[in-house]
Amino acid sequence: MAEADRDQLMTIFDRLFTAYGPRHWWPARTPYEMMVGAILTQNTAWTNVEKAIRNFEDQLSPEFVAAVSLEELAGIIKPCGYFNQKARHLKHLTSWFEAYDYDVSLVTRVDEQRLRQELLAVKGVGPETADSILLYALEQPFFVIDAYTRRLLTRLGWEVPVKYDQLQLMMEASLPRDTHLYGEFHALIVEHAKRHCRKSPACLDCPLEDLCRQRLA
DNA sequence: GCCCAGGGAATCG
DNA sequence: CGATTCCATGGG
Repeated sequence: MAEADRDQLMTIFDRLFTAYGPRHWWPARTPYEMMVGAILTQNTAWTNVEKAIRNFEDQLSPEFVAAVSLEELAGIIKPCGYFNQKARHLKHLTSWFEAYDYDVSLVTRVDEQRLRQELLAVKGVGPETADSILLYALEQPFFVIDAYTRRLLTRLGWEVPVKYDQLQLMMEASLPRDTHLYGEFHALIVEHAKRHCRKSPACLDCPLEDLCRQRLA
């Protein structure tokens, strides 16, 4: 059955890639900016994150975030919502990064499973954010699970585990362990969700229409 | 005015 | 453990 899962997943990947093309994720100039974006985008529209990042005005660096006051930081990221919490979370994440001298090449020397545990220990970093950082900033093969992934698999008629780690395990067991594939796949799922099936049941030109067993979720 | 967006922590049973 | 509740802005 794992083989059938793999075939269907690769079919979906091919359909989405053909429909939407390479996504060039994550949209960020540096790995640190990517990490910041991962915190800021939590339960928040990306357009608001762009406004928040723009407010840094070329000052977005770990040194700046470490030095700036909590109040000022909250003011800068205001457009992305939850700014008081997220300001604290950015400080915590930056403290973690500081232990590696703000150097990604030093971070990636550490065992990847240990890195995941370290990230999960940072306040404001849950499984999805940790895996996003691992995948897109640190280029480690962790498949990112989100609400869109769950909805897509549910529509395909899959039995989707409730627990994050269990679903991630299922996906990683069904796919070749490939950082680029994971990154492209997750980005395609998000792109697909933005374009289709957000509202029921009108799914015009949906590249997965014939595969859906459930109309909506 | 209502709904939701690329979640996660704190609290409570 | 699972289930609530809170966090907050901007666009449709």
